[in-house]
Amino acid sequence: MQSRTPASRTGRPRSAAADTAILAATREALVELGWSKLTLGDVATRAGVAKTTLYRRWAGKPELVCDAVAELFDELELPDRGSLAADIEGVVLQFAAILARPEAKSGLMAVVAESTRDDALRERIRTSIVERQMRLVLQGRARAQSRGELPPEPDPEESARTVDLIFDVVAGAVVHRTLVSGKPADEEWVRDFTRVLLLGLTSSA
Amino acid sequence: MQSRTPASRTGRPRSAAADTAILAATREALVELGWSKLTLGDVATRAGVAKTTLYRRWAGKPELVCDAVAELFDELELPDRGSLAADIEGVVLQFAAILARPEAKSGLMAVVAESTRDDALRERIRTSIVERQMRLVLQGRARAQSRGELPPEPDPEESARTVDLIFDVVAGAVVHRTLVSGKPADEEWVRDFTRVLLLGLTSSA
DNA sequence: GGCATTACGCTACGAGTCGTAGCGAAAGCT
DNA sequence: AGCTTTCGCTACGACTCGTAGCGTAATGCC
Repeated sequence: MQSRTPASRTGRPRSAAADTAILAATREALVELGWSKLTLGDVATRAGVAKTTLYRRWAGKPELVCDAVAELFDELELPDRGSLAADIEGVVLQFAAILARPEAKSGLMAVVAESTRDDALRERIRTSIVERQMRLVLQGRARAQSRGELPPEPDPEESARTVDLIFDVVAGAVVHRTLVSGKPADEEWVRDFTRVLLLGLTSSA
Repeated sequence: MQSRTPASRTGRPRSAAADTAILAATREALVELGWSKLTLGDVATRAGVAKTTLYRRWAGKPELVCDAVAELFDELELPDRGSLAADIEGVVLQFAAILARPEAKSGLMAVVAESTRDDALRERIRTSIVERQMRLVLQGRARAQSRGELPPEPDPEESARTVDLIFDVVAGAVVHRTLVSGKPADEEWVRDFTRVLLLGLTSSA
């Protein structure tokens, strides 16, 4: 996870199997115990490693859970469904399915909460979780522009602003629906959401 | 906070001053320490009460912080600015201003994270925080419909669905912008957001 | 093969927090 | 007065934290 790319090529290498076992054990503990009752000692036991090994690789609970949750978003992709609306509905449903899993629910929000007082953690979240989602927005937008469904954006600065805005609206709505309102972001909801996102409130039938 | 309305009218009454002092001390501790380092013992010391008094009134840290954060949203209101767009911009800016405060940042997300495994806490959040925000959406929607800016919704079930959707989009976007992306929801962003919400992505200039 | 270097498992430890119990005193009501 | 409930205080066992120290295992370099 933490790139030790060129440095330190001597000595016993770190067990890659331990990494995957620890991250899997972390998700398992998140499901069974939730964020607040999850302890690093328990995770170490589940993973079959010593507690000290855990502390050698991760600074603390937030960093560990961040990495464990980040892997959940690996499966996100943007299949070409032919139209911008269909593309949005597809990726939002994928995103909602991940957020519905208990390990994502209890882990993600807690890590974000911690990141409000920890800049390094915020950056870690950005690179390992947010950026992966942001790529889909960029991809979908480019595809829609090539289809002519969205107007091209000549100004790069305004373009970046728009992408940021869309991302916050889409991700924020799904997260809020799932975690705050506590209701499922099912197909019906996603259909309504996509219509509002594309056409706005004023054009609602 | 917890309505002891009809029961137990005998004996020494609970100090109302202690309640306000405890909640204020909780917010102060949230600012200085953040959620994870906040301890109930420290809050009790700041408030000038005994730790046992705290435990007699609140079940634990999540419930206490929930009540302390909820009071931050008391100041939310919906002044009539003449148009739906202006109303939205106004209330979103208020909401963003509250979320920008450190006690809201570190407290709100952590409590929501805890609520994913605690139904009673989720209900407490709903009644003390979410419902207060939801009222503004209902109010703004009714006002816009009476102005003719939004079409009337005859079906009550679909109407409720739409209100839920709007609420998740608005609140989710502001929260995500402020806490995940870590950028301010300033006037420029709110203007862009309102335009997308009302007109949709496809009509962007 | 031998050597330096790093990772690993294990144990133990001080520090800190948790939530509760028990007590005497204070502040209301009837 | 007497009754009832709350308050402040102290003390407590249980738990988690994060680290230190040690001997052992696994690699690269000579």
